[in-house]
Amino acid sequence: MTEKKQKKPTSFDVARLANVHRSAVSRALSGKGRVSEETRERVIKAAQELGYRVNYLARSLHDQNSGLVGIVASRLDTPYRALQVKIAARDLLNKGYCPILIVAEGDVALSGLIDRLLNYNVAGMIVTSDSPPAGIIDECKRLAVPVVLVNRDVGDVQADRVQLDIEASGQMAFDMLRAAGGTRFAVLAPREQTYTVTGRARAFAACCQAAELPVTMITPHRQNYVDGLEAADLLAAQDDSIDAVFCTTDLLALGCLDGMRVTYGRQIPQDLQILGYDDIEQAGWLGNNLTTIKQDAGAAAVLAVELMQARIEDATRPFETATIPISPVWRGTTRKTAG
Amino acid sequence: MTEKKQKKPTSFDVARLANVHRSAVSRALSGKGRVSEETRERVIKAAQELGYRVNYLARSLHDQNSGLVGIVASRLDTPYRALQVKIAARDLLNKGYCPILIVAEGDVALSGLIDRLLNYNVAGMIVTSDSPPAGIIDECKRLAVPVVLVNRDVGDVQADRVQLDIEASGQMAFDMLRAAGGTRFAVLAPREQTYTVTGRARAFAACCQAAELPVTMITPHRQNYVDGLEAADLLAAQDDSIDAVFCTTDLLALGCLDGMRVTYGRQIPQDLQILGYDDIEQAGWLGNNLTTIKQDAGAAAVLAVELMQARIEDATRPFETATIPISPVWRGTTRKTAG
DNA sequence: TTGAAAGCGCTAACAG
DNA sequence: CTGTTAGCGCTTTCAA
Repeated sequence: MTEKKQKKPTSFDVARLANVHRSAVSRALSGKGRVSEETRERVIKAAQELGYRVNYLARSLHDQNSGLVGIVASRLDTPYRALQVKIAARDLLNKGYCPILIVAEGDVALSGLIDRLLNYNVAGMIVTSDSPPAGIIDECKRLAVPVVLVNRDVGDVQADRVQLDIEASGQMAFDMLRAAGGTRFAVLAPREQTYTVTGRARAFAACCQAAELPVTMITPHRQNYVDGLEAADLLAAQDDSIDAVFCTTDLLALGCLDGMRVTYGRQIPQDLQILGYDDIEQAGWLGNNLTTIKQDAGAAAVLAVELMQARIEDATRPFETATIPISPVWRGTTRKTAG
Repeated sequence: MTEKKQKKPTSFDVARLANVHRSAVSRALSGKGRVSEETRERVIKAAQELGYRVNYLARSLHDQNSGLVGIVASRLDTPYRALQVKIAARDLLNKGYCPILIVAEGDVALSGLIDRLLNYNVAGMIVTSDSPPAGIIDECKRLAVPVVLVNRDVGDVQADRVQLDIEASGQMAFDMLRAAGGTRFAVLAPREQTYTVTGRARAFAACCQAAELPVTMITPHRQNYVDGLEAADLLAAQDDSIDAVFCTTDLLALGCLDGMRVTYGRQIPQDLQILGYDDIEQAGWLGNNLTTIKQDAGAAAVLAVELMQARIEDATRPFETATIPISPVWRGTTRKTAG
């Protein structure tokens, strides 16, 4: 208890105190080999006394498995992503892994960070960052590190994926707005390309065209709230026959809603119907009451973890793509408000 | 390139290929010892050829420093916390550490998870979880693992801290509401105790009492949006002479705002002035336009990392408490709207 | 059941 | 400048 160098106790210290060999300590504590009840007890007692804890790092050196897993995520300060990461991390933790969080914002040298993950010998990684560098994914494959891509399109890389059905998403949006009585459509397609967001905008437009209904593409810069505000400006500048707009993320939708309502004094849904996508918590807030399409963040995270684990256990299994469930959530920004 | 066992190359493999000794590889790659230009080149070339990367885990075994740092956070799906964790993680990454994310939700055996962190030999940890188990902090101290507590009150444990000034917060809230013309106050004090939230509610009430102005305590269950809604119900049930309410978090404020406005048809700020705390992104959204007190999440995160690093470098330095900057943000839920 | 010994991958102190 | 050597803390054969 002296305040000095307090070196952490090692299995050797425990062994000495319990009067056995280090290997006995290992066996007793891991429960892997046969040990007599008596030594087991002595070891456990000694370990407790010393406050000994196994050094996983040393252990991993031996059995080639660190138990560390990387979560590579961008836009962590965004409600949807935060929830997704939280659930993935929790799930990983429950399964005995230890998640390392890599935040990938903007152009910060992502590949350097992923490199670092590789240096830590991660057992796998879950990538839910925008535009992960494709080269890195190859590198992971080369090193036999399982990677699961969440809603990301990385060239034609072979990997396990958890994805939205883009076509179904566009179709569902179209069906919802149509069912709510929309006739002249607009869709928000951010200029900054993102696989799923841009994709569903395109799919939605395709549905409109197939039905020979007019659709206008509005292109805000990115996919956040402020971009929704920008979209409102663009929308207001259009001829106002547009009566229904599919905002490809809830953040866009909420910005657009506020912009149209507060800045331009439009009545929603009377003058214009708005549909979002994601069903983030804020969509359900009373003041917003946004009709949207729920993308199940929890399910996506859990699926990702499952896929990763499956590949860790069997590196040769065929690549799999799991689909994230989606469902309509009717609220107050459309004229139709119930199933 | 064959699809077989692909064991990861070790420094030994590189050494063999470059025709030098393993230690030369280490020296060349770490840039720590003197190496001739020629060998350095050969080593680097060989390393690249093999796709070799240093195994940090093995290295850490030698120099007793894993470079791993724990971030223990609860309520990660909350805007303020998500932002804080994002910035802390990014900062850690920039400084060469690798953050392990522990999500501490509810009663999930937190101490087991922190134990795991210790097993991974983390260089330090940043705790921004609600009610971290005090025992664990002691354990960290015993093992000489630096811990910095962010806005947490853990008994009288000695540790580095990053904290809000609770008294100043209550005072600022009071001053703002008073300056905006409030005369009969209410304050939201969640029943689920949280050091800072409960604390500033108390401090605010004290200011009212000191000024001999009436103040009503409203006690919603927790501190989220839905609890704000609950608070609105409680508030509406009061006699309606209350003209200004300090909601101790923005989430509470936003819920209360929506509840009063949507459910009870009150005009804000005419009928009631509302003040939040935190300045989360949503507070600034046009439809909310919440007057609040900004708690600088970025600054808090950066301070935490700094404190942790300082202690890693010098374990004997005196414990320090850094204060998170706060500032008024006037928006539309108070009658006064500018500085 | 238990002890001995080898080895995981890397680094640093020490010779040469 | 470079090779040798001795660990870091743990696990796992292999004998005894």
